[in-house]
Amino acid sequence: MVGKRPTISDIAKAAGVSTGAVSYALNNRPGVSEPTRRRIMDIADRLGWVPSSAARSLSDGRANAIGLVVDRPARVIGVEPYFMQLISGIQGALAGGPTSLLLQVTDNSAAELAAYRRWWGERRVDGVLLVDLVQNDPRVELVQELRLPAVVLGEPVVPDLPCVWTDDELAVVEVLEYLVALGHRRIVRVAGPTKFVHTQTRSRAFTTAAARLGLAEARVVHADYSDEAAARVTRRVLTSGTPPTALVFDNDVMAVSALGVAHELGLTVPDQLSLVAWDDSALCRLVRPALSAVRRPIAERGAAAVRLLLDVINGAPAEQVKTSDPELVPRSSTSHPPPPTP
Amino acid sequence: MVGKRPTISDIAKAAGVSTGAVSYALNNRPGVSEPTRRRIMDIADRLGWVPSSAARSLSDGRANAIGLVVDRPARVIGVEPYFMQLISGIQGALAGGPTSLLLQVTDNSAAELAAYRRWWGERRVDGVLLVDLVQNDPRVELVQELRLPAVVLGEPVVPDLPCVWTDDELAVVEVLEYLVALGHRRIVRVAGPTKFVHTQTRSRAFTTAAARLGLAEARVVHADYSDEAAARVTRRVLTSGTPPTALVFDNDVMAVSALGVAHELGLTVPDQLSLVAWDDSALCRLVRPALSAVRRPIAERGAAAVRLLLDVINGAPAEQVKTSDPELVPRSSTSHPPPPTP
DNA sequence: CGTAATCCGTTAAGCGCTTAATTACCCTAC
DNA sequence: GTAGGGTAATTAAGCGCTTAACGGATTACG
Repeated sequence: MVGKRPTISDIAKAAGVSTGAVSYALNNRPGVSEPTRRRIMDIADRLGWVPSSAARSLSDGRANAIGLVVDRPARVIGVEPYFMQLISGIQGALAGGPTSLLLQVTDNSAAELAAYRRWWGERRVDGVLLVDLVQNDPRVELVQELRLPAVVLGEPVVPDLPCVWTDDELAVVEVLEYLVALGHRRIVRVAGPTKFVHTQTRSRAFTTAAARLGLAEARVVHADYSDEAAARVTRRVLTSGTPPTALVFDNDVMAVSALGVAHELGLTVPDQLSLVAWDDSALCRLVRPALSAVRRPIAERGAAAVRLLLDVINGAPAEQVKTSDPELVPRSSTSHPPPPTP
Repeated sequence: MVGKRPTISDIAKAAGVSTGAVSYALNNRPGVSEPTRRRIMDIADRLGWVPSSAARSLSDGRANAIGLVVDRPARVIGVEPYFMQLISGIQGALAGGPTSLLLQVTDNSAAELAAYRRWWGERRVDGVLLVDLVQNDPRVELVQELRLPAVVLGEPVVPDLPCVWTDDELAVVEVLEYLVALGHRRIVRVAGPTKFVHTQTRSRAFTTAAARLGLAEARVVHADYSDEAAARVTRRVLTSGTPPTALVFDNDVMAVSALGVAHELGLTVPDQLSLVAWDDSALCRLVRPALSAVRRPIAERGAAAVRLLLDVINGAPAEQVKTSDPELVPRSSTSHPPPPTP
């Protein structure tokens, strides 16, 4: 068994049949009798046979692999638990099946496009997952041009593209109502980069809900998910004329960073300032005070996306799947706003 | 260009030569004249030709892919920036080349072995990366039995297996000497699971250095990298008879968790308790007080491992590569121990 | 009893590429 | 004038698997 990989013709020889018969038997298709099939199967696993993916791909045109490329600078990617959780979910749905995951991490969108194009050209993947969609995303055009099956992890913005999304608007509203119930009126949302569709969705929901709740002073400012940018922005917001009493962040790192800034400015959390993080994580749980956060079903998203992608690859129509809803996990970083200073 | 992928025979037809000639030309081997080669090349990229990885694999036996399987429970994997940084480094070394990364995340070691075996059987990878080696690791035996090129990310424990390692012992000594210089005598190391080789290496270095420095009360306790276990262990250690004045952790999550426990026990950091984290991360930078930490060149490790693996695949001998040394980054979680209570 | 249908299996082509073997041609040398 | 030696191309086999097309034997049926 050392170093030598058996092929179907080894099996054929051992079983005294043709390779065609072996192929039919191993793929459970008609054309071989039950006893023969069983005999072939036995020999196959006695020999430890595993189909060569290259040979199979070449003849049936399927790669039995899906691709994911993540385009975030190395600096920020290690920090966010998001991707690892996503990958966990993806693997969960892939486990047991014949499909593998091809991963690429890049730091610019041209490289990302090139990666998809190359995988397609090399016939290395049967389909791809698309994350972090931006307005008029060139990847959408690319996959459509290439007829490369793709599933978007995000809101349904492109009509005929399958996607798996989470109802963020709901969570935005929940968070706002929660803060308002606590008595907050001046609330600022510290968002990620404007270019992302999900940023826009949340900001829109935020603005709409704020208007409905009569929060004239609610507003949105932008950072880039990094702790540095978040610190800068937070510092500016908190030292402005009438500073907000609550801040809602688009990820965990920025919220934790703001915790540091608050400390530095002598503001105690939550007594003088309330903080809400977006993706919940160990980070949120571990810092003091622990951060109230919106928990999204990230792994579930990944798993659902994989299942959908596999279906689409098999010719299923482009569905738009919604995951379970995010939920607000209140911890110690949110409380009543301080009484107005006289 | 839509949906149809050109093959070398399309190129051959367009150039009026045989497919053999095209193959020679595109692979830069002798057998075609310069003008012809140029003409073929031109046509190839006008057509947007990309070699089919399946066909190439089938005929030359190379998969142009390497595999990495990470065996950590989903619960903990999202938390540690380690893997994402590692993957960033890996990608960096892979970028531009023809090789892709196949990733698998599992939560038990049987599945990990199965994954390697399957990849080998399917001829999907040319080699693999091995992380988190344990004593008598079955993966070592497996890759040797299969003659599957492999590079270990960790200390050279198996003589003839190539590896990329970082001198952790050095860092352990540096940390201990630093703490002793600050005046600490009672120091406890909160380590990861005993089974990992790197845990053992560091613990051994810790014990040896402690003895050399005459620290009779230095000792090692174990947790499992999770914040819960770390909190439990830390609580126990800090409430024991003569509690330590300094704690050294095997990752960032555990150190942050301990920060919470210290807070809960009314111990201020660093005045009454000093804390050192092992892998540096945003987490360490962002919490208050910011954690002193040992920074290791993780991405560099990944990149070096890839380069070594690619060499080994090409028949190079099994080297043992050392990365640059880790360094202690002192922050606000370490200081002099409190004066002895009378 | 002849013929059709059914079942089980073989044959061979083809997927896209690499490469050893072969051929065709042009030079140079004796 | 022809043997010898390059060079530039073609041919064809082969990588391991799938699958349409085919064939021989057995069974069913009128």
